[in-house]
Amino acid sequence: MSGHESAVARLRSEGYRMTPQRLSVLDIVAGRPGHVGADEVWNLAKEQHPYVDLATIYRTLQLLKRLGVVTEVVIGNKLHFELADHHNRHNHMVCSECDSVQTLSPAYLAEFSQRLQQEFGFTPDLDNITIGGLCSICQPTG
Amino acid sequence: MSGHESAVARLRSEGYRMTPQRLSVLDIVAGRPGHVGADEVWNLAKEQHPYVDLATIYRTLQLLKRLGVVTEVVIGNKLHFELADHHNRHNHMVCSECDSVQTLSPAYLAEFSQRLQQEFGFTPDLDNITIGGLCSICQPTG
DNA sequence: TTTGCTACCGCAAATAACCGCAATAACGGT
DNA sequence: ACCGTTATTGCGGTTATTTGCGGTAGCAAA
Repeated sequence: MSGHESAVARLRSEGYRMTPQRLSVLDIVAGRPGHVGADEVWNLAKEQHPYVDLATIYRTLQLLKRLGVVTEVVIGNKLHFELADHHNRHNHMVCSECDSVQTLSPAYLAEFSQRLQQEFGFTPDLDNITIGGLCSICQPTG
Repeated sequence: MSGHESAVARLRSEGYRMTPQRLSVLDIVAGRPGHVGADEVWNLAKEQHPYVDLATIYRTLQLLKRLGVVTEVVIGNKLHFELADHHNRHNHMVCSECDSVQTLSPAYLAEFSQRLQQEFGFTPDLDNITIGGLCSICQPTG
């Protein structure tokens, strides 16, 4: 609903332009509490701009991700996106069996991340890390 | 070149069958030091079995993954596979800028994994975890 | 206001991964 | 060696995502 100014400024400062399509995508992702699938963004965007192409949606989402405006969550074999809230960062644990999603405090990743940085000079993209595995319900019996 | 016996036995014991196509895929993945892309496996497999379908390659790789015979590495937006060496487990760090790959001892993930298990009952799929980020060379300047 | 540069868009086609189904072929039992 | 069961294959889609291209339009300088 608000706070798009910084995103617009971010685009401008890097030579990108704020277009109606991009604003629409930004509004849609920002206007949802959780994460949205690319197809869902497309359907909603078409209500405002009937001719937007799905490719534009994908390109915009990738751009916003690169700029740190949104983060990407891999669920099953689909990409979902949510507004990057730097005051409330979190990661996701996705169950490969039932596709359920739990959020995870980045504190769990902090130490791990620091070691990679120190020992390998490798900077993990913490904001976009999704942990796959089995949730407590889907644990193998036995 | 060798050591397929255990994989074959593994298949048999679970009611699967060993077919020429599957043996071919196994040979190809086993015969490489590093990881192979699905398309690469396909091209090599066609040399032995000109009519193998790509879908068969994918199904076989998924099967071998499920059986713990191979592990999957996500590089860029492609899947790669390598023989699972249980005496030399490792994870991967993939640079999102240059797609370079470094291996990582699972020891780095052990403590993290245990915490997720204990506190959330979530079992991360460690064998298939790939860490994205920026390698030491591709760090942003400044 | 015109002009030039180039980011951006829509469209179509490519790519990567996967699925359903009818035909085929493994493999255990005879 | 033959049979029957059924796992597996090849084929022809389908889905999710990305890319190439030709035209359009935003923006800055003249």
